[in-house]
Amino acid sequence: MTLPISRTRADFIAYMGQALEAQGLPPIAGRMLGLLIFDGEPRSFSELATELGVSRGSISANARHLLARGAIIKENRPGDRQDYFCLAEQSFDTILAELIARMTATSQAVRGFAEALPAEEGARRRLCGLADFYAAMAGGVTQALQRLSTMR
Amino acid sequence: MTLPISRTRADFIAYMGQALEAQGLPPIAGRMLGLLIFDGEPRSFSELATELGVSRGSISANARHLLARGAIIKENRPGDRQDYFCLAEQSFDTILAELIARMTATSQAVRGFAEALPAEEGARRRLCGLADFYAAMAGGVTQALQRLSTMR
DNA sequence: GGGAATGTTCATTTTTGATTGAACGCAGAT
DNA sequence: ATCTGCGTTCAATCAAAAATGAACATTCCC
Repeated sequence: MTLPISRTRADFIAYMGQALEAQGLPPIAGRMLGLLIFDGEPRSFSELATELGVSRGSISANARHLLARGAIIKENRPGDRQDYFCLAEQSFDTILAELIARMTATSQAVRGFAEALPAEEGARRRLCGLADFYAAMAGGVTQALQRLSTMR
Repeated sequence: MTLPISRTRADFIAYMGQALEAQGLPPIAGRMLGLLIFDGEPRSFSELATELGVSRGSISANARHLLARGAIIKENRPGDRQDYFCLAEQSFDTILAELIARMTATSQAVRGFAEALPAEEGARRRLCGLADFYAAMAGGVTQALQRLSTMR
């Protein structure tokens, strides 16, 4: 037996809020994304506020955040003063690209520390290992990204 | 010209504190890990407290956290009542394995939501896409993990 | 002009999480 | 027995982040 769609929708939105919070997004940003993913079509600023039951100030701040990240896009319609938001098509790719950038940066920073040490220091070897670790992760995620883009 | 090792060490520890904080660890846990990575050999409970300049309560809590994650191990020496901690050998692998587990769990959760929807719902297709996204990431990291283990 | 709708800003409040430090229990040493 | 060193616990404190809501600017409509 199937649950009513609206129930699944609400559960999904709540779940996304928590899942993305664990990845560093503010909770409301996660729920906004969840809503936009589920609905698939643009939602207006005030629809978001009323549906999520949060203040307009929060929508404003979180939308700015998500826009800056390239996760969503703002749409404006002639003759309608409202802002509409929808998922950026390459929303996921953007997120992955940022992840890769962060890991690469960490790898390089650690390698920088390692290279400030004399070759005979054991610490140097360990830090290089850590740098390799981050580099490998960046590589793995890069492959995931490629696999995803060929997938469609 | 080379900086004194102790300077690089301090900088590295501070950097790790911030880098791992961005990945969800408490700041002190990150610094503990940084210190143990740099030094490579076991450090005692009180050494950690005094060197990092934090309370014993913090060391206790964060060590418990890191132990639970499998990132460090506790060592006890006969005739010495102190606890010693050092990096778990497969510390990095463990972290990756957890990351994979989390992403796989998310993928499955999202697919669960998708499958609660009728086939004709557009949302179903979108949620499946999201599930694929997480699955692909898990796959990518899995490859990274394999690459790392063959590397040594 | 007045009024309604819209998004932003910012000071304030709320919430969340980390950290501290005192109290405690336990185990050896004296 | 008492004392000392060690790690844990937990209530209180502190700090950082997020959310709110009122004030504001702008635009459109009458």
